[in-house]
Amino acid sequence: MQPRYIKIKSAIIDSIEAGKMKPGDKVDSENQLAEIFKVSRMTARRALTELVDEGVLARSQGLGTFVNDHRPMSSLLEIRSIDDEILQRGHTYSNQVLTQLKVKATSEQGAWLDVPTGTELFHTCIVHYENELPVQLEDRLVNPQWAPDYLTQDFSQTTANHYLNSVAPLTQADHAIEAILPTQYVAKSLAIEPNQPCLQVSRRTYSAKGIVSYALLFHPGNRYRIGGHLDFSHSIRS
Amino acid sequence: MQPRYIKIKSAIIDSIEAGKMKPGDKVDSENQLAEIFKVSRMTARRALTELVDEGVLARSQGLGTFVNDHRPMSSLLEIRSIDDEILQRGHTYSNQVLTQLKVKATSEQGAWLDVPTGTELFHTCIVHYENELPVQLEDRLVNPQWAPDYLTQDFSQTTANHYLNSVAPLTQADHAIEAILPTQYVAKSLAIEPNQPCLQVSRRTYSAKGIVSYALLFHPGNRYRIGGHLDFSHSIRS
DNA sequence: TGTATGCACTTGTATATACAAGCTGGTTGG
DNA sequence: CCAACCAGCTTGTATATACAAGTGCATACA
Repeated sequence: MQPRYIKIKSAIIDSIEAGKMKPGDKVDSENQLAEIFKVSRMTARRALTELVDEGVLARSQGLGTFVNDHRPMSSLLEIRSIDDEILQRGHTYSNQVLTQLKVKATSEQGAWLDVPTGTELFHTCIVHYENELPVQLEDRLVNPQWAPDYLTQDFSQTTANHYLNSVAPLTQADHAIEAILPTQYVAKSLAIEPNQPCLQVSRRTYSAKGIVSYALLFHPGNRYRIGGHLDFSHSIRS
Repeated sequence: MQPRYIKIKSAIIDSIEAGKMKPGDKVDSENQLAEIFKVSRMTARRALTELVDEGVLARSQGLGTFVNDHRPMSSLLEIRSIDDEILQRGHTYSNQVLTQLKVKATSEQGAWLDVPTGTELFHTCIVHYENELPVQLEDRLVNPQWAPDYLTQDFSQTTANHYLNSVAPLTQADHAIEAILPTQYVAKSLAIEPNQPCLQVSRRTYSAKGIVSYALLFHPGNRYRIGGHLDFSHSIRS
């Protein structure tokens, strides 16, 4: 037997999907639902509360409960850590560290990490391979303040991503995805032709205290794509 | 004065962030919390329930409530409807319909929309302009079954995206993002050089009943990028 | 006319209580 | 020794009740 609050949720969702109620329409109040379904107000309330949590309804004190607008048609696209992704596909993962040293921030680099020009930064360039084929060049700048031991890590064992997340758990991130033509260095590192388009992901990660790292991730257009699957359905009938 | 269940939530989050409790650790039971904070079990329960909803804790009947693992370090990246995006930037949006007609599905197209080869489909090609500059070529196939009036729409008024979402609300979507070199047709439509890399987003959208549409969105690499900002912090102190 | 008060309705918070159902560990009986 | 059972913990569902607080409307008053 289904719990009663689930039945009420289903009934509300049904009447929305059947078109009986449109976005903006007022839903029966907690007391009305309680009477209609012969349950206590708290049980009716639970049904409404969960639908609000799921984004189906919206409430405001004193006014009532209303059918929500279609939630913004924004799709979410997942970007995962490269090694997890490759391993999950059942392929072999390996990498090669090209560069692992200290640098002094140029004005541009300083702006990215929000530090003064000339600040000492850590810089790594690592190529990631899927089945011996290069699929990502990771060009990363790290603020030593949040990850002082970054340079002494063995990145053949743990990825920069995982290490940084362990010492300074990320709280926010900025992303940008672009299509570019590779520089000579990028083309050589990824073993592609100079006129082969690349997918460039630039990612800036924040921990609680500040900007941890700025990474440029280059992917050969013919060997890599970013994918994702999304599910917006709100008919969760557990 | 803060509600009491908020105080309990804060206390739990604090002790997690202070390192007193690690992922996997057991949290005080509802009855224990009730006694500690001098509230009823239902109030303590509400604190736990909301933290479970937020992904901070996990519960199982008979066992107890536990601190959740750090949620998978997957980043989410937003893709919005092109016209909304342009308007929100304060720029002018316009478009031009290149193609709007019926076609018979090739075997490839049939596979994309999960219909037999030869099925009648709707096909549109629309160029979207930001400040008179082309930023997206939208090449879209639509299953007439879910949107029979698609061809008679005036897409200078409403975008395909918005129209489809109104007649067949989307419940799921697949995405793939790639960097490609444009075909001659794409380069001409977007007014770019043939060697200028393009960002290609292919998106397949589902409604409750089936696959509604398959779209290829081409963006000139030098005029468009996909961006997003994410926030993982779970210290939600409403 | 315009303002103020208060009532009726809504959601929000909080309590006390009851029983159902899942899990664990110990005790009991074969 | 092992299996069955049960007691005692946990979370899950459900009710009845109370008061607080936000909103809108109608009524009463100046």
